[in-house]
Amino acid sequence: MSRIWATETVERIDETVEVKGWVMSRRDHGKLIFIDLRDRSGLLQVVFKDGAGAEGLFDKAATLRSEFVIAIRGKIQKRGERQVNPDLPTGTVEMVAEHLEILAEAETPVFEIEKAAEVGEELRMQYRYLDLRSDRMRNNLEKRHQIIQIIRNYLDGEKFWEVETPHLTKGTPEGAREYIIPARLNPGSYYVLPQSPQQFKQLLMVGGVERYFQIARCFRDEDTRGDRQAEFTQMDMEMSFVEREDVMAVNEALLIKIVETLYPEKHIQTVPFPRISYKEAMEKYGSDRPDLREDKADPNLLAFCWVVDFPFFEKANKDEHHGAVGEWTFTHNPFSAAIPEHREWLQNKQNIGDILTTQYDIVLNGYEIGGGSIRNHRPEDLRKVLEIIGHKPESID
RNA sequence: GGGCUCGUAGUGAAGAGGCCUAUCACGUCUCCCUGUCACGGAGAAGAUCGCCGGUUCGAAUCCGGUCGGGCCCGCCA
Repeated sequence: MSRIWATETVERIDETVEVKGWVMSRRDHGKLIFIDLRDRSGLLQVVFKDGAGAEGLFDKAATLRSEFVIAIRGKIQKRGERQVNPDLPTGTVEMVAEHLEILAEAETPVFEIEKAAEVGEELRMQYRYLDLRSDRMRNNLEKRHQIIQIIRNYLDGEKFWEVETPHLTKGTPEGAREYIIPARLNPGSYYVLPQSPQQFKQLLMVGGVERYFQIARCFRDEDTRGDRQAEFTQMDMEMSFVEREDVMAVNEALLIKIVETLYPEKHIQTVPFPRISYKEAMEKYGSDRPDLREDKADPNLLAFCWVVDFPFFEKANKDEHHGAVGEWTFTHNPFSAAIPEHREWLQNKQNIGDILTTQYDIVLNGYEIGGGSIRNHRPEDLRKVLEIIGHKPESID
């Protein structure tokens, strides 16, 4: 007989089946013991009755403790009308135990699984295997998996190819600080972990792949912040022969599909997503990641918006970040294209502060969740950008 | 690199000079209980208040140091 999931028992009434999992709670009524068994699918109530089942079964059940790993065989029966628990997916059924095997005993958990959310993060990390047993973490992992499946299916349908790019690579001079790894074969030299697959995906475009995506791990050796981590995963993509609007359309459709498929209880405030210029966002909301929700108390409201028309350049200030050496520096990155209407300004190096970039961000409820741009494929424009940020023309090549 | 905070039973919190022999909830242990589902009832154990030093008649409480955690600024193409 093969083992079934806890939640599959609702379709197996009057059958004798086997379930395996963890003891979530034991309710001992003297001559009646209830065990809540938890597996990846959910919970199942198991009943042990004194005098019923195999020899010694009831006494064995009395020894069960939280987080023991067990296998139980028994008959699935419908609960009596007054015993139904409407809060449980399996609340209409229960298993009457006939056989119990303890696969592994467990020490008393350092924290209660159901209360993991209240426990300090450090302790949860130290006992990660306990934390992972919580509903919250299981749901997070499941949702993450499902989102990735939707991305893969959707982009496959849009003719994208999924390509894995290297992690052991060479440093790039721009951007976030990179992690370095000593190279055993070349003492004194180092590999660098990519802060994003940027270089590689552009190679793929030049190489004719045309549409690429990757569930990409990125590494940034910067100080952490509440919403920022040293390593994280992003959905990374690149398309050839398209305009900014084409890329935005693919991503907007993908985001809507994810919400509609996995979060049917959520409501997207405005479709198509509103587009707001950087200037308007700063003037009306005082932020380049505006929270457009009409009711911020509604937990099911999703207000997506695109922020576009960022200025390409800004006056370089005292902290000289981005490696700027002159009067001007770039706001996002130097490899984006200016919007078509401003190419001439770029070529003439006029109205520098007014030149807009094709860079765009996607914002959800006040959080920046992604962004991109049209890359600049014109060498003469790239030269001008580098000149504007202070590189001497003869040093550029 | 800078700033601000918090360390008290297994967990989460309360206590802010003497009321502390340190309180509460959950968890743990023992006994009772045939319908619970965060079961219930009765009882019990469990903390040198992060560590070191100082002030004081007296320190969980005030001061200094130290270690550990968290948050923020810088930084994050």
